[in-house]
Amino acid sequence: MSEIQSLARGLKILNLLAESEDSVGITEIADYLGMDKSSISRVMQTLASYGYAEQDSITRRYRLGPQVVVLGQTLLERTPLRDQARPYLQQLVDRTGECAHLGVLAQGQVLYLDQVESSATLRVNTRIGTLAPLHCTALGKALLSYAPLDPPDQLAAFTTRTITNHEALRVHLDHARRQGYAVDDEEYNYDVRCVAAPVFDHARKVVGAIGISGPAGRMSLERIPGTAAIVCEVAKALSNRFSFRPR
Amino acid sequence: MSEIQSLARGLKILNLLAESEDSVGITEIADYLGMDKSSISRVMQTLASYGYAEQDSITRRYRLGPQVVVLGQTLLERTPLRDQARPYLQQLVDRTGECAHLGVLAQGQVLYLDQVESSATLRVNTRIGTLAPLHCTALGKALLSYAPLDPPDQLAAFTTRTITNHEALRVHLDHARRQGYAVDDEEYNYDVRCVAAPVFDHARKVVGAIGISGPAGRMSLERIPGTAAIVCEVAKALSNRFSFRPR
DNA sequence: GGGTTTGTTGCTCAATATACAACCGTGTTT
DNA sequence: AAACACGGTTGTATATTGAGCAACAAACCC
Repeated sequence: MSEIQSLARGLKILNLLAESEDSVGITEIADYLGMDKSSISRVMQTLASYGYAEQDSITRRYRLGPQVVVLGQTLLERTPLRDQARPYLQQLVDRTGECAHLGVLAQGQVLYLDQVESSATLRVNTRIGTLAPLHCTALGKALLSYAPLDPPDQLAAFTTRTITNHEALRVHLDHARRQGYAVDDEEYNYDVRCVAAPVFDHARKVVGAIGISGPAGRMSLERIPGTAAIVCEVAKALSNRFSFRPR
Repeated sequence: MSEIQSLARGLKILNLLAESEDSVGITEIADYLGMDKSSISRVMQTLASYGYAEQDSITRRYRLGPQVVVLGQTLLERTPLRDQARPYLQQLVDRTGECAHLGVLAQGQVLYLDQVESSATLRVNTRIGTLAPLHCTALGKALLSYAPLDPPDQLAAFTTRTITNHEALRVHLDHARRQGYAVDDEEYNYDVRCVAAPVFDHARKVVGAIGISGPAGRMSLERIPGTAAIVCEVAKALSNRFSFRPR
């Protein structure tokens, strides 16, 4: 598969700008890509002229430009799953008291498309637009358990509980598939447990997953089966909106 | 100013994908850019491999990819003005009963960065991430009245009330600057009136504008001065958060 | 004020993106 | 049902174009 190099460079730079907390200088980018700064300078001028990057008027360094907001919001608003899922996320929050999330598969990761916050003082907050690994999040595992997709080669460890062994993950996913929901037991963040279930469309294809996240104290292991039942029920109701028919 | 053509092509295509309601075929894109479809095919593969575009598995047509959401949300969350403005927008809604918006200058247009909805049954709803012209929106005119920026060459007409004459616009903006707020009197959408005021930073530079929008019935011309006073007051309060000092 | 760092511009040459054409898979038409 | 039309993908040669070098400009820091 041939790719347009100069376009790829531009996109890589956009990703870099997104990953960098602060603005980025042209020399840093050149080092990062192993290119000359003059080349990068021209790339940045192009990105800037289309609004994808923006140059700070005093520091002359670059950051993301407003056009990425235009694109991002356009796609968000255009995703039917998001609108459809909203009331079901709300239902999850009402019935469990924990924050609810909607995630989809994107680039081999989970992309958080929506969140409904709970009213609890201590609560889990995951920004919309965040990417997270598949193998250690409840949403990710829910997606993985039904998606025709191989888990990534390297299973990075985030806590001591993260599953880093491929065989163990396979067994874990099989189990999740059989029970209809996936659990993240402090595998990504300490003190956070999550439960999620997949959402299917009319063709029995996974289109996303919804789930809840809460502090480990409230989300005790004994409470998991009960909340999991709620998550499964709501996920099924959402699937039905896509005329999903279980076999 | 030299620009990287192949990168520019890719960005143009992203813009096209955003503008098209539905997914777009490769041939359409090729026609649009006056290029061969084989070239576009490769461009799309590149965009897709970085998650900026996505190919529909059945129709094989393209739409925006998840990565644009990642970038967009990243920038939104990173914009301090947005966090700062939130409570002030809320205050506008509470005190006027109309929807409140935050806008910034982007690419010679107004970019809507945030919205707080009112509880009225009939209300104005402008999506976050929308771009609108400067010369016929209250936010746009508020920005224009203080920004060191020329209005666009062509002043497009959206209603019969849109100001399409440069000299008339200059006079109008002078007036807006003197009174401290700008009004859109059904100049962009029929039955919608808006009032907005600029927000300044410590260097007395315009960083954005906040305002309210409502149906022409409730937003009667007699009511405008009263609501404008509120908008100005709140905008000033927000400016103060940026240690703005009036001269 | 000189030295250092950072971003921009001119210019040349080789890499690379483009168009042509052939190919392949779908859906449509008669 | 077979042929056809349509849309997307791949191979390849050539000419465009973008990369690097080097000089330049501007800001920053001792």
